[in-house]
Order: sequence, then C-alpha cells, then structure tokens
Amino acid sequence: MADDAGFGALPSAAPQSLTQSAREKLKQIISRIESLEEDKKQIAADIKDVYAEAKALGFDTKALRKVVSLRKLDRQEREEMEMMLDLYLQALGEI
Amino acid sequence: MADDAGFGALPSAAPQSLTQSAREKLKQIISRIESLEEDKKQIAADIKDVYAEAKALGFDTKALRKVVSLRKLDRQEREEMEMMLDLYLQALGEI
Amino acid sequence: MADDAGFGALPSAAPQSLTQSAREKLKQIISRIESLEEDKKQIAADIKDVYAEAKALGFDTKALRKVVSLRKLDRQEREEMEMMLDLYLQALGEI
Amino acid sequence: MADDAGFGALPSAAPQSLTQSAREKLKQIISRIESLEEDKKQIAADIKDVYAEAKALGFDTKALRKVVSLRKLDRQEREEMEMMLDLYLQALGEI
DNA sequence: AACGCATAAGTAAGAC
DNA sequence: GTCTTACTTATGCGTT
Repeated sequence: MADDAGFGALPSAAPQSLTQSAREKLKQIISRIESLEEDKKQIAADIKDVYAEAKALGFDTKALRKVVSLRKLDRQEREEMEMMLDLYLQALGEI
Repeated sequence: MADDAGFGALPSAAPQSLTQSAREKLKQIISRIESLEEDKKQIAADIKDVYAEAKALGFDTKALRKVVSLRKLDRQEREEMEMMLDLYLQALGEI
Repeated sequence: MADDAGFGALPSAAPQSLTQSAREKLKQIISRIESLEEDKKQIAADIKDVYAEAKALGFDTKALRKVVSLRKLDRQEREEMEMMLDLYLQALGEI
Repeated sequence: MADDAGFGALPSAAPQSLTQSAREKLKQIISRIESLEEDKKQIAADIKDVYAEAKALGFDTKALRKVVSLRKLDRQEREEMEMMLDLYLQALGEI
C-alpha cells in the first residue's frame, strides 16, 4: 500500500536526506499510529453496534445517548472536583 | 434548551415503569458502551503519546500528521473507487 | 444539562448591563448571522431541488452523489498535495 | 479538471452507453450542484468571518452561538405552531 | 415510517 | 495566549 509515502516529516536538521535509521523510525511511527487509529475506528463501530442492538430491543437510542452523555458530564464534574481538592491539599501543604 | 429530553429511554410500551429485566438489560447496555468509550479514550491517548514521542525524536509532528491524513485520504479514495465500481456493476446487472 | 449557559455574551467588562452601542452592535451581528444562515439554507434547498430534478430525468441520485463526492475528494487531495508541497518548500527554506 | 468523471450516474435504462444528450444533461447537473456547493461554502466562510469580527469586538462567541441556536429553536417552535394552526383551521373548514 | 447516512455544529486539542 | 485544525456529537435527509 502506498508505502513509499515515507517522504518528509523528518528531523528538522536534515530535511532532504533522511538517514536510514530515521527512515526506519519514521515507518515505525506511522505504522503504530495507523494501527492505533484502526483500533479506535473498530471500537467506534462496536459502540454503534451496541446502540443498534439496544434499538432492536426497543430502547430509544436518542435518549440512551443522552443518558450516557449526562453520566459523562457527572464524571467530569467529579474529576474536576477531585482536581480542585488536590489543588487545595497541595496549597495547604505549602503553608 | 436541548433539555426537552424527550424521554422514553425504554421499550415504548411501558414508559414509566421499566420491568426488572428491562432495567437489567439497560444497565448492561450502558455499561458496555461506557467500557468501550473508555477503551477508545485510552487509544486516543496512546496516539497522542506516539506523536509526543516522535516529536521528542526530532520529527515535525505537523508534517507527520499531514502524512498520516494524506495516506488516509488515499485509502478513502481507493475505497470510494471500489464502491463506485460495485455501484456500476450493480447498475449493469439491472439491465 | 448543556443548560449551564455560561453567559456573558458581551464585552467582558460589563456583563449584566450592555451599553447601548454594544446592544446595537450585538443586534447587528445576530442579524447578519441569521441572514447568512437563511441564505445557506436556501442554497441547500436549491441543491436538493437539482437532485430531485435529476431523479425525475431518470438519473440515479445515489450514483450522482457519489460522483460529486468523488470529484470533491479529488479536489481535496490536490489541495492537500499543494499544501504538502508548500510545507516541504518551507522546510527546505529553513535549512 | 478531472472532467472525464462523467461516467455512470445514468438513466437506469441504458447504463453503459449514455446518449449524447444525457451526457450533456449530466454535465449540467453536476456543474450546477458543484456551483451551488461552492456558494454554500462561501457563505459558511462569511459566517465564520462575522463570528471572528464579533470576537474582535469583545463578544463571547460561544455564548453568541448559543443565542443564535436558541433563537433558531424558538423559530422552529413557532413554525410548528403555525403548522398546527393551519391544520386546525383546515380541520375546521372541513366541518 | 423507521433506519442508516452524511453533512453540520460544537467542542477540545495543538501550533504559533 | 490566541488561533486554527481535528474530532465528536447531533440533527436532518434520503432511502427502504
């Protein structure tokens, strides 16, 4: 697959002639990123499947999504609270 | 505003009192979704890490991202072409 | 939920009492935006009409949409390539 | 520009050999759609500009967007009311 | 009339 | 710290 795309994207010091080892490293990096993105995409598809399944069971997916996002908000608020707490504890430690 | 949450997150027949089994099923669904979203979030963090690592090695992350997205475009175009081909074959089949 | 509308749609210095001129300016801005969005909506409707007309003439709108999107992809890729080229030229300039 | 893309997307009756006039018609259709989409894109850019200008004047664009979307919701509700009213009037006429 | 899709809005991250 | 760019979510549209 368009694997010769390994141009550019190089250590800024030597733009036009990448050393062999840099080339190798670059390929690895690209490969890892693309692999991770593939995984992410797969999980997104899995999530879609779960919603589809829920719908088939008679659940209202729109409401379902709302529930999930509300719970996420709650969690975020809780995390923020913890961060605030850390901050305060830290501040107290500095007295 | 978006708060008119048209509820009914449940099998349409019994809006306000979910049966026990429906409740269980609902919990399972939410749990699975949240677990998957957690995984997805983790992978996104991993990707961030790879970029950070690449940057530390002297690679230009902006160019790196461009390379990745360009390769993605290539892939998309190839997929699009295959879909087009399918479409045409299908159209021909309908003669 | 998203109802915590963190207001202050106004010059930060005087949150609750907008000066008369700021009020005027605000009205103008909203008006311009809404007018532009109206135009945009109109054009979207026009596009819909063209597809409907095409369908009436016997064209397969699904294939039609694919063609349009493929041509758009082509254009995007060409633009991407030019951006890449700029990036490289720029990188070379920095040697 | 990739102008040879005028393949397929054809009246279902004669998939592989588009008549000359159908080809012409197809080109016109694609051209009109692309032109309209270009206009739409331009307007979207204009809207962005207005928000940017508002920001420069000290307005909080996030809140601004909220205002616009709220007003849009209001309008939609009003339109629905009018539709309902029409419906009722119509129903009354049928007595 | 409901389902999936595709665009569009809003949000969050990264670069300069 | 601002600003753009990318991603995620949400709504609407066409289709079956």
